[in-house]
Amino acid sequence: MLTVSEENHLKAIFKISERNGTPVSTNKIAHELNTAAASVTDMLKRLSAKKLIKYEKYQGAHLTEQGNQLATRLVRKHRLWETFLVEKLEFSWDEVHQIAEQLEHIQSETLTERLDAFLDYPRFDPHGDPIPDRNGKFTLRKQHVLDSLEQGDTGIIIGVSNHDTDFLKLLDELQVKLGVTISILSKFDYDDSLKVRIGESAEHIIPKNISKNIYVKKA
Amino acid sequence: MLTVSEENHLKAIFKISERNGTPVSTNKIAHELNTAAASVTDMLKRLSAKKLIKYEKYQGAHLTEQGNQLATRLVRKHRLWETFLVEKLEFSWDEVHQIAEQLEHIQSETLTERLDAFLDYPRFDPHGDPIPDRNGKFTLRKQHVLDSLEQGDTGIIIGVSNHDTDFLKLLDELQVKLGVTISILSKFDYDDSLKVRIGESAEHIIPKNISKNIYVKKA
DNA sequence: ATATTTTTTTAGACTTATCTAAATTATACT
DNA sequence: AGTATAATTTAGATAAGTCTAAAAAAATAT
Repeated sequence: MLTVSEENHLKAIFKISERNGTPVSTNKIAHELNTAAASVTDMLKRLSAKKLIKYEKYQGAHLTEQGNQLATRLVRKHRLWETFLVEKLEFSWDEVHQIAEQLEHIQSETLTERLDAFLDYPRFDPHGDPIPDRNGKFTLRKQHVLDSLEQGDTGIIIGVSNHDTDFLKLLDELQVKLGVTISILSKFDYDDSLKVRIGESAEHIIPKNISKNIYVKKA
Repeated sequence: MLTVSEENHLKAIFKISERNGTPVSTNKIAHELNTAAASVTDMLKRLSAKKLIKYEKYQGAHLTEQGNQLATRLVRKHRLWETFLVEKLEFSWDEVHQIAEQLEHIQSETLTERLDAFLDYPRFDPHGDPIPDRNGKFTLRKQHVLDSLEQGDTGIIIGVSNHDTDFLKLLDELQVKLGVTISILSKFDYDDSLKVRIGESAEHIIPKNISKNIYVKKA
């Protein structure tokens, strides 16, 4: 049985290695968790002793099979709870992260499975992230980062890669929601900002620092 | 903001003082929480420093107004989560206590209120215990302990005062559920055990150690 | 290829939450 | 009332999780 802190470190390693397959550095984990690098080093030793990660001094860490499984379960719980909060308790997508951070540590296999059933086995959470099934399988789909679309392209918004409250509130302002259609009216070479139409009505300029955090399915 | 352990101690004090209004002893808390008395002493000092309890060495402790409020909120959360687990996730009443023990520590006012609304503001949990409302008010009702009924009496089962899995499983066996009618066919002077009819069909002998944990509303 | 900078680890300290054993205080019983 | 017993507290220890400052290793830049 893991402590909350151990679980958080596992999840951080999982998250960081999603992007780049190389070993995860102490500093990156510390940054992800807002802790001192020294604390991370301690924890890496502990997780290594429990065989949840492979860790060599100064060489970073990566998850073992077992560690990966545990981290995946945490992600599953986190995303199921987020879905619950939005779908059943009417939270908005910018409010749920912090609460799900707590709920994901509740220990009960049965609870997770019942929750999954109650939600009707959702495959994506309110931010468009895939929810691993009970066997740890993620549903894959072809997605493009909005900033890679060109003038004339049209897509459907299917996810975001930044879950910060402030970022999501801004998206609300722009009418950006999952499932909405977005068309690129023009793209400005100056800074790669986009002029887009979202849904039926709204037209906006979206700077790259926003568009790079939005996933679309090309229409 | 309290730690989980602080919250558990508050809740224990609350629970013990429900029955008997006198100050709560170190030993009773230790027994309730399965810890050493020395650990409780430490915690009492801490809670006292935070003004959540009144504590005098060797004289036991009782909740302050503020402590009572926090403890009541914990009870509220615990019972709401139990209700959620039974009503929405189809857990049985003997499975929910341990999970609710974890869920009650989730910190989010909004979550509690949304959950309450989602459940349609239940006033009693799956064990028949009253759920305090957002202001800490409990719904009172006249209840009798089953062992106090006499031959010929009839009542409706409205609660239990023991939440142990094994106890509740035994009640299931006896067809004891909330809302069911129970009639006292006879009462044996030897040990105060009762011969009862439960619901339509079942007839059983119920020993006092069981009947003393069942609440009924007299019909 | 050496020096500078950055990253990581070690060392040592602190807090919380526990424990056991010993000392102290309160209670209960002749 | 005085003593035996029970309850409580104190003292001292341990483990987890965190920190800062210093030391060591690795990466980078001239």
